[in-house]
Amino acid sequence: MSNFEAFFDYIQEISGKVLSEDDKHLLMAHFKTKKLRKRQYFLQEGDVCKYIGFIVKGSARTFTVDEKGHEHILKLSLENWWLADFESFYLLTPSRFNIEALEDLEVLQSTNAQIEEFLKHIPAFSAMANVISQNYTIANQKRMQAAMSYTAEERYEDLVSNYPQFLQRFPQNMIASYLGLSPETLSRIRKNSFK
Amino acid sequence: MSNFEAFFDYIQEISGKVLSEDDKHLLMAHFKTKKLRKRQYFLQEGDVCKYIGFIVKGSARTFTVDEKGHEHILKLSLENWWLADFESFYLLTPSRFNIEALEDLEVLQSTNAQIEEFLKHIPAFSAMANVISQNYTIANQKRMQAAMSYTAEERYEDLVSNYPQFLQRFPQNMIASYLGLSPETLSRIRKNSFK
DNA sequence: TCATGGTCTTGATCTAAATCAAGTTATTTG
DNA sequence: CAAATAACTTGATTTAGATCAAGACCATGA
Repeated sequence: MSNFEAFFDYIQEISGKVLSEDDKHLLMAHFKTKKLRKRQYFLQEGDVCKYIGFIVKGSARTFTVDEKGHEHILKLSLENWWLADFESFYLLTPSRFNIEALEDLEVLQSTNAQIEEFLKHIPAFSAMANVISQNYTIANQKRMQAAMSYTAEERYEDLVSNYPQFLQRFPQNMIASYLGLSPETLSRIRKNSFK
Repeated sequence: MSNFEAFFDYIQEISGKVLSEDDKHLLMAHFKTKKLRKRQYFLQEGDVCKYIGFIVKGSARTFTVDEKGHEHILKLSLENWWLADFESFYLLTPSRFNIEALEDLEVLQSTNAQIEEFLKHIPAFSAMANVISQNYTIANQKRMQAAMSYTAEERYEDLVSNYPQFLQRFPQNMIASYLGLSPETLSRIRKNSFK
């Protein structure tokens, strides 16, 4: 119950619309609470991402492993973020990504088919989806620009000012990987920036 | 007129829905043809991106200029692609990007306010918007992964297999910039790959 | 409680790709 | 058509950041 309160608030705030009691019951009937312990996987490479999850508590990382066995973190996620490999989720193709809990994780999850229903029947939900999709497009554009035009230092400064929570919640080596850096390089950047 | 035929076909194909005669008239009334000659700008850094354009003919690049005066191409666009800085277009903030015609360009353009109307009143248009937004999310995810995990060679091979048209339509130095490489490096990669 | 494995730092070395430079080939445009 | 400008190649040099290596500082659980 209390899980859903935060979820409902989130939908109403993002969408700027109100959820009716019927809407809420529909959501509660089809979003299931899923708990994962630290280091458990929400999604494994090769599996189809059947569920999309809304993070109620905890954090996660989305990453790939390249041929040399190196991990690359594409996304770090916290409370009130959505968790999924959207390519696999939309197209029902096997995922190239892994999603792993970095802290004990609690999500509200549902299936693609159910999401389609919510979009059709719950105006606040579909308005939220539009806003999120805009935000994602904008965030992706920014991240791509940063990856192409910025130096390692600049990318770190950017993260410090845009996602200060990350520094509190994620170990430094995860942040390095998210920025596309080796842990050693990030350590040196931080050392230099103390002056 | 004939411009609009291709546009209508595109909307119907992507959305999987049919446009009524009324829908078509609404679109024709509010999408204006805009022609740009090679090297003219569809959008200049600092301006708000008031229009979104659908490319009927020609090509364009979206790029930034960094402090050192270096250009970075974030997007290369061809026929049947949408042209805009979405951040600026959605939020009405000044753009950090330039959009320049690389060939003589013909677009059908409209404003944010008008697009909202189309989304509200034309089911095929709003279905199209959802599909495009999915495709963008997927494409961005892939591009980000490529930027983080792939070497220069791999990124080029990826482009050759996923966007072979680019090789026909864009000069090599533009492709280099799109891949985040210097023109010299791309030239050497191509030389090596002939064996 | 201590030992075991993960995390962070610091230094030395290496490497992929950028930069600098100069010449060659194409494309525009007056 | 010639002149000018842009695009491409090739070689020499530099550099940002990766990799390798080793020690210090932790958590956390048996």
